[in-house]
Parts: sequence; C-alpha cells; structure tokens
Amino acid sequence: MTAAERTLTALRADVLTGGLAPGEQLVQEDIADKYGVSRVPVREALQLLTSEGLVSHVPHRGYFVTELSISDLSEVYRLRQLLEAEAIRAAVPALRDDDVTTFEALAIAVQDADDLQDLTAANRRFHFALFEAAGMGRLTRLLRQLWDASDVYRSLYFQQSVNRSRVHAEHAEMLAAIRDRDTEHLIALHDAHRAHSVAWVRSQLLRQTRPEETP
Amino acid sequence: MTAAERTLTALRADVLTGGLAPGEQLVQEDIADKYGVSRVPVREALQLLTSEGLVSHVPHRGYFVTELSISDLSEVYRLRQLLEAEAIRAAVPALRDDDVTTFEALAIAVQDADDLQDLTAANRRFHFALFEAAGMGRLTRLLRQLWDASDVYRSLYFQQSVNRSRVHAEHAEMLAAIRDRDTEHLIALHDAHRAHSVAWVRSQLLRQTRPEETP
DNA sequence: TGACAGACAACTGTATACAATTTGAGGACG
DNA sequence: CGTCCTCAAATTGTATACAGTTGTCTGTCA
Repeated sequence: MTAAERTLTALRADVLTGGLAPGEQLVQEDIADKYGVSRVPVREALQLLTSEGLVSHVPHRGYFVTELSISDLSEVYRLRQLLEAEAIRAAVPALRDDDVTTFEALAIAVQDADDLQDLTAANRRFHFALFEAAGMGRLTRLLRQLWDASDVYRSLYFQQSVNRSRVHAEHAEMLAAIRDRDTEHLIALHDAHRAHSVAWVRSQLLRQTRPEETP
Repeated sequence: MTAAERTLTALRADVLTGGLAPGEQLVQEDIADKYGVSRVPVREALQLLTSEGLVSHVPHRGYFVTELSISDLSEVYRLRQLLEAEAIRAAVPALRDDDVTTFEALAIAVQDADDLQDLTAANRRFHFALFEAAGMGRLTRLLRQLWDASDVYRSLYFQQSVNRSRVHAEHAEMLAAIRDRDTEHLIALHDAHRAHSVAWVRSQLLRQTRPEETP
C-alpha cells in the first residue's frame, strides 16, 4: 500500500468523523507531519478527496473541507435515487443463486460489525455488492462518489441504536425482495431506506445549527 | 496558471485527438520532458485525468489510456440520458427570459466556431448552460465527467459536416422547446440528439476494429 | 482617523534526488 | 524442453529543497 493511499483513507476518516471542521483549511505540511509522510503523497490524497467532493481546492490558496448544506444533501440523495434504481433494474435480472448467498453473508456481516468504522464499511459492501451485479462500471463509480459525499451523515445516522436496528430490518426485507427477484419492490425498499436516513440527518442538521449561534 | 493545469489540458487534448493509443502506458518522465515540466505536476494531471475516467491507474505500474468499449459507450450515454433528463426537469421551470437569450447566443457561437476544438467547446457551453440552470452543482459535476469520458467520440462525430449541420438543426429545435418551456419535448429532443450521435459512433467503432485484425 | 504602499511570513507549487517496486531477460535445474 | 529463480534495468513512489504566490502587518502620508 502506498503512502498516498494510506493518507487518503486516514484523511477521509478524519473528515468523515468530523475531526476537521467544514470550511477549515487543510494545511499540507501539518497533515504530512501528522501522518509521518512528505507533502507529495498528501497532495495526491487531497486531490483525490477533491474529485470525491469532500474537499475543495483553490489554486495557490489551498485545500478546504467542503461544507455540505441541506440542499446539497438532498441533491446527493435525489441522484442516488435515480442511479441506484437504474443499477437495481440492471442487476436483478442478472442475479444468480450464489450471488444471493453472498448478499446474505454480507448482511450478516453488517449485523456483526463491532465499531462504527466496521459498520459503515460492511453496510457499504452489502449495498455495492448489489450495485456491482449490474455490471456497469461507470455507474458504480458515480454511486461510489455520491456515497462518499454523504458518508459523514451516514456515520452520524449509525450512531443511534434505533437507526441501526431499523437498518437491519430493512436489509432483511431487501434480501427477501432479492430472493423473489422483485425488482420494483426492491427499488421501493431502497427509496424508503434512503428517505429514513435523509429525514433523520436533516433533523439533526437543523438541530445542530441552532446552538452554534452562541458559541 | 499552474504547470499542473497546463499539463492537464495538454494531455487531455492529446488523448482526445487520439495522439495516444488506448491501452498505451503514459510514462511520466516522457510526458514531463515533452511539456518541459517535472514529474510532480505530470502526476497531478494524470490523477485528475484518472478521476475523469480518461486514463486508469495501477499502483506501482503506471497510468494507461483507458480503452472505451462499445458497452462502455452505451453505459455513458444511458447515464447521460437519466441525468440530463433530471437536469432539464429542474432547469426549465426556473428559466428566465434572459437565460433564453444567453442560450441563443451560445447556439450561434456553435455555428460560428472555426475549428474542431472551438466547436466541441462551444457545443459544450451551450448544453451546460442549460444543465447549470438547474442549480444542482453535483449533478453538473457528474454530467461533466460523463461528457469528458465521451469527448473522444464527440470530436470524431463533429468531423463529418453532415453531423455538424444535423446538430445545428437539432439545437434550433431545442431553442424552440426552451422558448415554449416544453420540458418533455426538450427531453425528447435531447434523447434523439444523443441517439444519433451514439449510433454514428458505434458504426464507426465497428468499422474501425475490422482492419486492425491484420496489422 | 483612514487609506495605501511595501515588506515579511506562511503556505502552496515545482524541481531534483533518492528509495521501492515491477518486469523481463538470462541462466540453472528438473 | 519447460519451469523456476536471480538480477538488473526501467519506472513509479517519496522525500527534500527551492521558487512563487497570497495575505497580512506595519508604517507612512493625506
């Protein structure tokens, strides 16, 4: 594994767990010192994060953590709705029985996850196993970007145990729909899945912004 | 303008005009020598092209010009169909009269373009002016990526004067639909626009691949 | 007091030099 | 004759050093 990749995952985690405030400048040398690498791999990692949309870049000024607004969040979820439906429509007819077995294993892995990091990773593997079954590489890449952009909020969502158990139940329903090869129902379940998540995150965002007025 | 940006545009042009064969390795030092810069900005440019999908990267192996297959091409166009329809649905209700005036000017610029480079750039400005009117930044970014990925083929398409005049006629129809605020018709026109282009490119690809069997 | 010019500090961008990895050629061995 | 191992050349990845840009701070003048 290269230093740039390690720095990338570490930085992404930092941004996602909220260790870095939105709008904050990411000073290259500080990051380099923090992770014990030089500035070159740091720059590469920052560039990749820029293409993912987590940070933004201004030439000769630097890199900054992008601040996601509520409208941005709804846009991401709307685009996910469109593209995931497309992926599911392409994937379901192509599913074989051993694919289904794989999905079941991945769903169990989500339930068995220890910490938050594991949980989000397992959750992602579960969903993308389905998306990748569509055999549309570009589509998967776009979806990955959209998921990256909303990862911050997803880990927020998973911190509540109420949400975790809801997710487990929804995954079980999805598995049933997959077994039945019921494409439209599966899409509807995904829409509901996202709707719950976005509604919860939106309420959190609205609540969070208030107290900051008097710091 | 930074060296990385200059290298990026130069490299992109090289890939798009076909100066670099698909699958070919992009040796960093050669590129650096060619453009009179060091390898660092070259790497940054290559990374950006990777995020655009024009080149692909294998750690410790290098960067390679991605070879677009026919299935890849259809995927790109299918995704454009989905996302452009979404953009148009969001944009049309928000259009103001001066927006329409802008579009008309941009359409004229497409007709007045001198060379191929100008033409593709003007064409892009025309279409993206509409997409951007949707006010969905993420969506615009995704569309830009998809357009980047199919730029090679678009310049191929524009080389034929038959296609050029067809495009001009189609743009005129689009302008009419925009003036009428006829969203669904505008979407249908876009679908037809793309269908023509993809059909022509596909036929070219099929024709091109034959003679290479006996090099 | 306020506006403006110049210098300084902080940071980014780039070049050069060095380390690590891959790959292919050549030879030893079954 | 084919397979596996070794090693060197080529290329990528990374560190360090230097150049260029931006923004701020201070001091001067109206």
